Amino acid sequence: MPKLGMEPIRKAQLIDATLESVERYGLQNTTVATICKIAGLSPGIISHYFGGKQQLIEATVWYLIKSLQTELLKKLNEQPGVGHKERLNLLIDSNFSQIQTTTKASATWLSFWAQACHDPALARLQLINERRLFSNIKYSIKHLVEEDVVDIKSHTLAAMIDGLWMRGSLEYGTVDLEQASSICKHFVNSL
Amino acid sequence: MPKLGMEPIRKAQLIDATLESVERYGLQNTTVATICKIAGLSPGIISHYFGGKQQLIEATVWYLIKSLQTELLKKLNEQPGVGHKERLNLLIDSNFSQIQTTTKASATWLSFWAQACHDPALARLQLINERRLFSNIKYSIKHLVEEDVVDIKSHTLAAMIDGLWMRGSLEYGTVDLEQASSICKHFVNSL
Amino acid sequence: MPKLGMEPIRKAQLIDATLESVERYGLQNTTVATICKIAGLSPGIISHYFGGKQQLIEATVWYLIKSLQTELLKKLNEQPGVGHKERLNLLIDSNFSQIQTTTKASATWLSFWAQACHDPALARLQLINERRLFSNIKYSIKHLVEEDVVDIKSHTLAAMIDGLWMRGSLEYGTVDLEQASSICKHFVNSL
Amino acid sequence: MPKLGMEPIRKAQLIDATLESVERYGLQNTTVATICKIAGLSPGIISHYFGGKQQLIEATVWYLIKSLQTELLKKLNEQPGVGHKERLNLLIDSNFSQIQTTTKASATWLSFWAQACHDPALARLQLINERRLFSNIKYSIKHLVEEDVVDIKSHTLAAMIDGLWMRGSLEYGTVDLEQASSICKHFVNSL
DNA sequence: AATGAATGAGTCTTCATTCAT
DNA sequence: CATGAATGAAGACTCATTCAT
Repeated sequence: MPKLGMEPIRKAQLIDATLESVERYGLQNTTVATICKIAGLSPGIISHYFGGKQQLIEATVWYLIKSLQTELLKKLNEQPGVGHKERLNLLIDSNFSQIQTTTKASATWLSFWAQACHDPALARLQLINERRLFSNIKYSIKHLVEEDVVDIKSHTLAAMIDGLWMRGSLEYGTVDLEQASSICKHFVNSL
Repeated sequence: MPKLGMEPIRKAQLIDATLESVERYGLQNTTVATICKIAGLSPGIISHYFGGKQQLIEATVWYLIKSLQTELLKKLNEQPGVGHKERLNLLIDSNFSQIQTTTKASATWLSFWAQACHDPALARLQLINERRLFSNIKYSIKHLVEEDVVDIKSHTLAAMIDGLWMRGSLEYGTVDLEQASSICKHFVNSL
Repeated sequence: MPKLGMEPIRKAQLIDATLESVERYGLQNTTVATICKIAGLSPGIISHYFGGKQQLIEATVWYLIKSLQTELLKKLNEQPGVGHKERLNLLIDSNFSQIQTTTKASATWLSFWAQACHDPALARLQLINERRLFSNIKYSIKHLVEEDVVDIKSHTLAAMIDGLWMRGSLEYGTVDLEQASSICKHFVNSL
Repeated sequence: MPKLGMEPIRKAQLIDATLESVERYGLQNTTVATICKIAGLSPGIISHYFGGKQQLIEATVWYLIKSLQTELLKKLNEQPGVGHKERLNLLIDSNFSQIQTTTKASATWLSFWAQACHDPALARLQLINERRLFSNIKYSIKHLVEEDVVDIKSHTLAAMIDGLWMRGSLEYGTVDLEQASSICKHFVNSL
């Protein structure tokens, strides 16, 4: 009998390699060949485990979204009973620390986002994530501001996070990650 | 006998067709063929006038940036002697009205931005634009807030504009253009 | 501890699965994967028992030819001492009933035949079968017609059988199986 | 301006090369590469002129069917006012001489036919041809035999032609082309 | 000036086969 | 005996670019 249970291992390997490739070359220049070379596997394996390149891309985005979510939950669980202002700060850290762990994650994310505008499957995933961020923010903002500006303040913070992340994707940009984080926290503080 | 002065006409035609194609199909799916079909010209013409597809893309981004700039200047000139708060509102309108004139302009812009992360020539153009937006904002913010928070408030507004634009690129997203504009103006007002 | 005597069982399983697959998808679209899925076995098994896909195909054709032969002999043995005209009718029935038992057997046969034109091993098998049919026909025709037209009448009948079978392979064709059989019998009767 | 009007020339070239390739290697082993190598053109050209390999195959079959038709009409026109028995002989000659002009045309034809069983577009073409042959035969047979056996005799002749052609596709088969022709004519004579 | 015919490198995908277990 | 993980060569197709006209 051959080695059993390789599927989850290979899938994880391929998703990692995809992230690596998109980071290095961009989604546009990421090919089955670049992914497989990084993974140290043969080109056929992608069709074998994911059915095709496109599905691998989608699985990778889904993995990214789940990671973001997981990281946030972990941070929140570490500090139970935290206040709402502090909770927002954790949320902000969670969003920007992701960038630090994975270099150029913002560029990767942006690649996927741009593609999503013309790819329903990806768009669906991005929307799920966008809504999750918004409701997470709103949940805490409710306790910090007047009811009539809850939505507007929530949108403001969500937009700031996305905007700063996007701006961070350009090397030599005017904002770095720590700045991004502190700009957002400044806003939270001013509420 | 060659027609004289065709160059600017053809170049404009091709840039328009490029914008149209990126809007319709995304940058990824925009090919020399799609551009030329829209322009009603033959594929050879791109190399002839721009040297290649890549340079046409860059010229298109440059055109977009100049348009944005031009539109802002026009708006400002129409209302000379405007106050700084009002000047920021004009700047916001200018940014979001661009979206209205060209449907899916945000998706187009996002396509170019994502590409820029892996393309130095485009990155340079994006940086120019990013810095111009920032200094434009800062110029007015200076007169509205304490000196020690000028930078942070400027970054906040710049990030909001970009973030809302990006979020607008996803169809069925949680924000529409008018909302985006009013969210930014709300922020300006709160300064 | 290996199970003994699996070889004939597995070989039969795989030949059956091959016939099934060629029927369903055509020889062109029959892959090791389709065969093994139908057989409920793993892809490695084909190389193990037959040495490769090609040899399995050949074994399958050989099985088909033997079946045809077997069926004819069975029919003849059931009615010993039958006259030559009746014997030809049995031969005709034998050929066309094969089609009835296995739907699309004609398409399967045709697939193999077409392949045979460019595959010596298959061609050899087809020739054996072609000659067997011809001599079977001739054996009886001898007793029914003048000596100088034995060959020509034999060829005529053989060609008719093949031609009708081939035409039957196209769905919505102009002849069905019962017609085919009666057309041949009409010819035998006219001798 | 480039050379204009290349389309019909290239299309004919590619159809010829396809016939050549199917003759040499069989339909199964005919690839874009084999066709283009024979045609002396590059692989991209097939998509350019036919949209894809499959459509080239279909165009080739259609060309074959039209050729068969054209050849028959030419033969008939050369001998206007010919009797019905003689007309059938011309039809037989037309069918079998095709084999002579194009070597191994029978194998080519058989390849296409086998494929047709699993390809609706090809099946449609084959049916058109099958019906045309049948009605051509019937048109003359009507004048040679009793009304109640017109159909059966027509089917017989049509099946004979196809069957002999198919048998001719196997090298070293038991029938050659002249024999095939004379076997059919013998049948016509016996009516 | 402009065409569009043609190229051919590059992409994704398929699939018969191998081999450690 | 049998598995199924993995391979990698070969397939069809795409597309930016070139060039004769």
